Amino acid sequence: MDDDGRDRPPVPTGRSERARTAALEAALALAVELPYPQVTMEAIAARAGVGKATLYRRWRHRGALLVDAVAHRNARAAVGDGRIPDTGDLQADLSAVLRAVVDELAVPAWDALLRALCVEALVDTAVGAQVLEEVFAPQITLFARRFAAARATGHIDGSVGDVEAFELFVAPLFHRWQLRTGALDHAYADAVVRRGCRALSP
Amino acid sequence: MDDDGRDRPPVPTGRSERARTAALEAALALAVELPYPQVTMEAIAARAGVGKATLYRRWRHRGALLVDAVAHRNARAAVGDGRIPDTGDLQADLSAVLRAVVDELAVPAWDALLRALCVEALVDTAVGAQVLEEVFAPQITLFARRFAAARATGHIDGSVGDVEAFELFVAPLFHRWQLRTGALDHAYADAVVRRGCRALSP
Amino acid sequence: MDDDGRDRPPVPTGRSERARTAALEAALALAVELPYPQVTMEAIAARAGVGKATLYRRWRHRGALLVDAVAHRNARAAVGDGRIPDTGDLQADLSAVLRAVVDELAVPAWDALLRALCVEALVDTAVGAQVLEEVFAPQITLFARRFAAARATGHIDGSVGDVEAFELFVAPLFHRWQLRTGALDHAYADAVVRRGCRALSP
Amino acid sequence: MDDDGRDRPPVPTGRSERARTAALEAALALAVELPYPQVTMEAIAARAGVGKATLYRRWRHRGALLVDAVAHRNARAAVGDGRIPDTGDLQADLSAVLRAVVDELAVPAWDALLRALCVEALVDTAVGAQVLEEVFAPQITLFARRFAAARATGHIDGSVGDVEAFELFVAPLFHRWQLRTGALDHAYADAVVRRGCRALSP
DNA sequence: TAATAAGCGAGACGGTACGTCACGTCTTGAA
DNA sequence: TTCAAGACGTGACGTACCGTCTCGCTTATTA
Repeated sequence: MDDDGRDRPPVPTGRSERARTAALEAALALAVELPYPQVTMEAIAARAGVGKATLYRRWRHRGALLVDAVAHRNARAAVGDGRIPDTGDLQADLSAVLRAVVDELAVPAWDALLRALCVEALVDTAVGAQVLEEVFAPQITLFARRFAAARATGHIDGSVGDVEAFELFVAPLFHRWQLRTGALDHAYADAVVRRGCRALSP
Repeated sequence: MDDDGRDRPPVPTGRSERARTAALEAALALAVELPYPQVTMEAIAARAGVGKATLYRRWRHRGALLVDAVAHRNARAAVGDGRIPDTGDLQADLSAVLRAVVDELAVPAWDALLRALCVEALVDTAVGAQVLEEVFAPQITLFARRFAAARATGHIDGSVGDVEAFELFVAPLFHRWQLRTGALDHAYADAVVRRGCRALSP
Repeated sequence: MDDDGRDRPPVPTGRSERARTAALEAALALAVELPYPQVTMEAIAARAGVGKATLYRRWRHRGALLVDAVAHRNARAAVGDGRIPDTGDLQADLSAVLRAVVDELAVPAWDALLRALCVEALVDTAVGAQVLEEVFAPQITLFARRFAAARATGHIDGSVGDVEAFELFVAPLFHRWQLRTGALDHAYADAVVRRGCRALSP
Repeated sequence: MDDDGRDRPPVPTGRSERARTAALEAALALAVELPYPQVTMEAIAARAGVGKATLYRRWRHRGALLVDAVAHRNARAAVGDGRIPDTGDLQADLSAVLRAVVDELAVPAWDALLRALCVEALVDTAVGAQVLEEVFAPQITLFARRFAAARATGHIDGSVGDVEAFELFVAPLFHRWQLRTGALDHAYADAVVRRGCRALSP
C-alpha cells in the first residue's frame, strides 16, 4: 500500500524534505484562500517556491498532493485531539464530539479543504480510496473505540457494526454540510445524537 | 430567483429549442461516458453540434448546464415514479424506496451523473443551491408526504422535522455512496430503515 | 507549394490579420535584439500580444515563422531596391551590388536575422528549402538578369550557369560573413568581383 | 586563449580521462544519429554514462563540447590525411582535393556534424571563433602551403592572399552545401577549380 | 594498511519553454 | 437575425532540459 500516487523517492534528503513541506503547506494555504479551480499545480509550485517537475515527481495528481497535504495538517493538529471521551454517558460524549465536528466544519479553512478533498474523491476513485483511508478511516477508528466500550456496558445494540454506527451519527452532518439542507449547529448535532442513541439502544 | 445561471432567453424559438435539447442530451451522454474532467464545454458543443456561444448564452457555467441536464433527465424518467407507497407499514414502505435508491445508485450512468452534480455543488455554492433545489428538494418533498401520514397515524415522533427525518434515512446511503465506506446494498438499506424507524418511534 | 508550414487559414479575417502582422513584427524585433536562443515562441507571443496557440495555428515551427517574418520584411524594403544596375560595365555594376551587400551585412539587425535564418535552415531541411526559395532565390534571379545581359554582350562565358555565376560572387562573402575568416568590407567585395569577372571572361 | 570554454582541469586523471573520451564520443554519435535539437547535454551524459556535472565541469556550452568532439574526431582521421598533393598541376591538384571535400560532405555523419558546428558558430560568436580556429584554420593552412608553391612557380597571381584564394575555391562548395542551391558533385568541384584557377592566373 | 578526501555517476532541485487544450469572447458565413 | 463554426487572447497542463546542487560510492593518496 505504498504505490498509491505518492512518495516515489524512498529516502527524502534535506533539500527534498524542504520542497515537500513547502509544497504541502502551499497547497493547504491556496486551497483555503482561493476557489478550488484556481488551486492549480502551477500556483502551488509558485507559492511553494518549487519547480512544477518537483510536484509531479512526488504526486501524480493534484488530488494526491491535496490528500497528503490534509494528512500533513492532521498530523500536526489532530481533530478532536485524538480521543473520544468516555464519561459513561454515551449520548453526552457523542454530543460533545459532534458539536466539535460542527464547529470544525464552520471554520472556513477546514470547510474549504474538506470540499476540495471531496471533489477529488468524487472525480477519481483512487483518490477517493486514499481520502477514505487517510482522512475518514482514522475517525471511524476513534468512534469504534467508544462504541466498543458502549457495547461492553450494554448501552448499545451489539449487532450493529462500527461503520454502520459511525454513519448513523456522522452521515447526517456530512449530508447537511455538503448539500446545505439546513442549519448545521449544535442543536442539530444534539438531535442527531439523540435519535442515533435511540436507534442503537438494545 | 431568476438570475441563477439558467435560461436567460425566456422565449425559445424552434431552432434554439433544438439546440437546447441537443446540448442537454450531449451533456448527459458525455457525463456518463467520460471521466468528468473531460466533460468540457467544447466537447458538449461538439457532440451537440452546437456553437460554444450558444451554450454560454443559455448557461453561465458547466455546472448550470449539468443541473439542467439532470433535471431534463428526471422530467422524463422520474425517480421512483414520483410517489412513496403508503401501505400503512412505514418501515416496509421506506425499505422499498431506499432499496430503489440503492439500485439507482448502482446504475453507472446515474452514479456518474450524481457525482458530477456533487462536484459542481461542492465547487460553487450557487450551483450547490441549484442542485439542492432541483434534485434533492423534490425528493425531500416526497418523503415529507409519507412522514406526514406517519405522523398522523402516530407512527413517528411528531417533533422531528421533515428534513431531519429525510436525512436520518438518506444521509447514510449518501455517505456510503460517496465515500465507499462499505457495501451499498439492500441489506444496508433495510438496516438503515430499521434503525431510522426506531429512532423516530414516538 | 502551399503546405510548407505556413498559412493554414486561407482567408485571413480582420482580426487574424492583425495577429499575423503583430507576430511577424515581434519575431523580427526579438531576433534583432536578443540572442537567438531567447527568441522563443513564448516571447514572440508575449511581445506580439498574441496567444501561443495563434502562433502554432499559423506556423508549425519557429523556423517557419521566422522565414515568413523575413519575407514580410523584404516585401517592405526590398534589398538593393530590386534591380541590379546595368551600366554596361559588369565589374563596376557587381562591385556596387556586392558593396551594398557588405553594407547590409554590417547592419546588426540584418546580420542577426540572417544568422537566425541560417540556424533554422541548418537544423531543418524543410526550412532550409523555404529559406532558399523565399530569401535567396529572389537574389539569384536578380543576378541572373544581369548575367543574361552580360552574356548577350559577350562579356562573360556563356557556358556558366546563373547559379554557378551567382555563387562565384556571393559565396565568398557568405563564407567570410558566416565564419569571420577576415574583414568583410568594400575592398574584399571589389577583389571578389575582380576575380569573379576574370574567371567568367570568355 | 585558455578561458574559451574548454579543459579547465589541466591534469586529467585516469578516471576523468575515461569520462572525457566517453563524452566526446557520445556527442559525436548523437550528433550523427539524431536531429540536432535532440542532442542535449542530458542525452550526451546519459549515452556516455557520465554525470551532467562532469560535462559542465569541462565544457561550458554544448557548442564547446561539440567543437572538442569534432577536433577529437579529426585527430583520429585527418581530412585528406593532412597534405594537398603537388604534382605541379595546380588545377588537377585542387580538383582532387575539392572532389574529396565533396565526397566527405556527402557522408551523412560528417554532414550532420558540420551542420551542428555551423549552428553553434552562428549562435555564439565565441564558439564561432573556436570553430574557425580548430576546424577551418587547419584547412586554410593546408591550402596556403600549396598556394605558396604555386606562387613560387608563377602559376598564380602573387598579390592574392591565402584566405582569399582559399575562399575562392571553398566558399562556393560551402554555400552550395549549406543552402542546397544545386547538386554538389565532382563536376561542380571541377568547375569551381577551373574558374578559380582562371581568376588566379597571373 | 587504514583513513581520508577528491572526483565521480546519478539524479533531484528551481526554473523556463515547450506544444496542447479548454476557457469564455468575438467574428464570419450560411440558413 | 440567429446560429454553427471556429479563431482569438489567456492561462494551466504535464514534459523535457537547463545548469546547479547534493548525495553515496569509488578511487588514489596520505598517515
